[in-house]
Amino acid sequence: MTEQPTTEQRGATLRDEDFLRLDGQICFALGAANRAFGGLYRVILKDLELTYPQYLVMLVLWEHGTMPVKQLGQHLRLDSGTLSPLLKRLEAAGLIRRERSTEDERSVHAVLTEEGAALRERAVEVPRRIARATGFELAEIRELQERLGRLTAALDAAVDSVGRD
Amino acid sequence: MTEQPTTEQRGATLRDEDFLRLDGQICFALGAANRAFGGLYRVILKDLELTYPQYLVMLVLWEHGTMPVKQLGQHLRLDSGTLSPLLKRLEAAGLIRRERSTEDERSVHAVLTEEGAALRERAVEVPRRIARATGFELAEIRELQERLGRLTAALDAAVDSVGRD
DNA sequence: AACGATTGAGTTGTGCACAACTGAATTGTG
DNA sequence: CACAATTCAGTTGTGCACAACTCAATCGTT
Repeated sequence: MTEQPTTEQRGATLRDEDFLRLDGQICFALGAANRAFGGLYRVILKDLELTYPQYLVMLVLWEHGTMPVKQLGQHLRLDSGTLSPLLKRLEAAGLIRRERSTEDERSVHAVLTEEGAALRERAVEVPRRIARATGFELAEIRELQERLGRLTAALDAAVDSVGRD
Repeated sequence: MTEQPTTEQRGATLRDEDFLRLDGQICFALGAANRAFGGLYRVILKDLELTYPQYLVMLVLWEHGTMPVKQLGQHLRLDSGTLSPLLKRLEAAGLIRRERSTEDERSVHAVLTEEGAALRERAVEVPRRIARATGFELAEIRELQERLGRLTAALDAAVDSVGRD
């Protein structure tokens, strides 16, 4: 990996061919890591009968308690098109209830049931197993998070400013 | 939940509550970054009428040429259940042909059509736009790739050795 | 109070990801 | 050679992600 850091010195604008190869890799690497996580979660969450996205929803509810769908979506970066059916499945599984808000009837709150709250006990070991599986030190995980956060922000900003280029 | 979850520090072992918060984050961050990429690609690839996964397939074919589905899947970390319909759509779009191999009739080769090969010219600018959007230096991207690669490998290994824990 | 604009949840349709499966071709072993 | 095991592509079914839309509730402005 140790190479000339600044690329466009010398003969150095990468050729398009190189770019087309290179390019695949960061999004590739990201997608691959993401799916590898998915695979591991699938295995680990099998006992709890949760999918990975469902688990993420439960995490948010365990941490913050009752919450409208909208806000859940903000935490999770998901929209109602994804959340609505997912929450229905969680409801069907008896882990949450969906209650239309009385003070704003457009809004629906996701509320943990007894059973949903209880599931937390069994989920407690999940993160540790995952963390162990990564083989990463906490500091390294944090750093990775930080970079991914910056990356996400940059990409989002880029999406917004599509036109000019 | 009766306590204030003061963060790590001191007693090196994090408590379960903290873990349950933390945990969300690395996979979260990864998923969010991945979807942010998806969003940007969606915008940038609109002209080419390719989805992001379709674009990745085309990248591999542009780089390596004709290739059986199996091998494509190895490059992309995807199985036939995902690739078969995707390749059909690429075929319907006239970008590839699928040709059953003569020397091994189980195998199907994805072959670029004239049109598919030509699309490369128009795709050439894509990686540069993406790279620019990340706002990352090349070196940083490389480092991120390296870590994600290690992460993926560790997670895959963990999936294989599920039982003991 | 009236009413157009906005907001929130949900629906529909498309595409990806993957498990579990089918069926045909090939390979390995006796 | 025979035939069981394996390999490969494809299908089916489930669930996620998102665009584009609907519909009702709410808000802002006049």
